[in-house]
Amino acid sequence: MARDKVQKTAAGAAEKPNTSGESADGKSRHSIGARRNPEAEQAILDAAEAILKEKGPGGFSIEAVARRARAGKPTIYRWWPNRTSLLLTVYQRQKGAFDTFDSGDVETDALDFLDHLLAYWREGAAGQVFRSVIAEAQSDPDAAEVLEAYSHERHQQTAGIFRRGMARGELRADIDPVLAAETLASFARGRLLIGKLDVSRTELAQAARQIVAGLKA
Amino acid sequence: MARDKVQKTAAGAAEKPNTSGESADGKSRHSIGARRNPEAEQAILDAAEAILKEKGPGGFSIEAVARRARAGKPTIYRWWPNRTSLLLTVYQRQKGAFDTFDSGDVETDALDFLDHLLAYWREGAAGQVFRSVIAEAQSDPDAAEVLEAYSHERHQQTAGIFRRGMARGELRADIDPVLAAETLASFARGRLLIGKLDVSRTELAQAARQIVAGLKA
DNA sequence: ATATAACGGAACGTTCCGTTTCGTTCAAGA
DNA sequence: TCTTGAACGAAACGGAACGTTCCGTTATAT
Repeated sequence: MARDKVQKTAAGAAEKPNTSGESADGKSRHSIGARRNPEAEQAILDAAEAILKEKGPGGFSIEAVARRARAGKPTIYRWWPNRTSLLLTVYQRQKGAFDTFDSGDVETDALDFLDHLLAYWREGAAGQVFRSVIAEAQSDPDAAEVLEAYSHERHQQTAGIFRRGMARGELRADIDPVLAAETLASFARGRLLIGKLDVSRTELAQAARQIVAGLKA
Repeated sequence: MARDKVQKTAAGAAEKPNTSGESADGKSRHSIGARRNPEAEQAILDAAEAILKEKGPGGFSIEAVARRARAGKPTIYRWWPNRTSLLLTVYQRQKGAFDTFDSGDVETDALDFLDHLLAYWREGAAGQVFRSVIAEAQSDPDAAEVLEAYSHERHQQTAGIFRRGMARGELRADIDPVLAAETLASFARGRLLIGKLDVSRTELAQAARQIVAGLKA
């Protein structure tokens, strides 16, 4: 039970060689006083995002994030209660604002929606992060709740494409615009989860046409 | 490096009290000679399936399966190279044969497909197992490959609904039946992954109608 | 009788989690 | 000015679960 109190005086240890080789600058962050250090937060989020992009959800551990960010694990636990909440923070930070598509033609809007969404997932870490959240939501109730809320909100927004079509008289009045939006988004998500994001424009156009055609007046 | 060779003679340890309390019978399986023991395999698969159903993919570890099955971990590793392959075995074992829907009306078939699929996922462990496989596929390349192959095969089968409709002249000739099947299945999978399997028959009918309507001649 | 192989038990070393302790660095308040 | 207090990184902790390996036991097959 005897704890080891030998604390390496640490004064002379300022120039520890950077053995991990994952961070660019060899400098070590310090406290900036009795307040949160934005640099630390930034470094942690950057590291988390990079790890998610490179290793996927499997390699995403607090340990790994702390190593890469050159941060102490306590610093992470001070601001995020657990792994999932850190994951969700990265996710919130990643998901960019989405345009509302309004070309005046529903089928064009649907195609643009699919095209932009797949492209958005293809480039950068966004796709990988979203995959991670979905995977996490299959076992973690917190992530599941966030995913459901987000999906609901997104489908409502996407439904605007069809609501506008209905208002124009282009679509039938007895359709459910949210259901149509969900159909469209589910198709895209299916491709994301199966790793087939490279869809030709023509195939995407065919998908959009088939999904939209049944809604027309 | 000195390995600990103290092997507790183990002869008198035949009646170890059952502390885990997860298995019904307190008896311990033994080798049945120089061949595989079907009871062990069965117990392992049963335990794996039960854990998946109850705890989800998060609680699914070799350790937990071995405990519940009253099997040694080496026994599991003897027959399955890793966690994922055991997961996939359970998955293959779970997925029952699916009917081919052929009522003579595409919209009815599509509705039946959705209805049966969601019901199938709702009851039993099948839904949870499939969720697990999808989640696993987001980080494990082996699982990803299996998932993609399975999806492709299933969509081909489901496409039969639309191919028959085209043959009957009920659907247009320029549609892609596999794409339509994927749209249908993706909708269902979306609901599975988001935990909203309880869909009313009327909402399901609306979804089937909207998806199918655009394909009609 | 002997060889072979599957079985469960037990322990290995490793990784990660979440926590605690320690010395340092500042900002805010007395 | 000086003290207090909070956030920082580093290091180590106990605990859990991992995959792996050795072991003695069991029973079939030769």
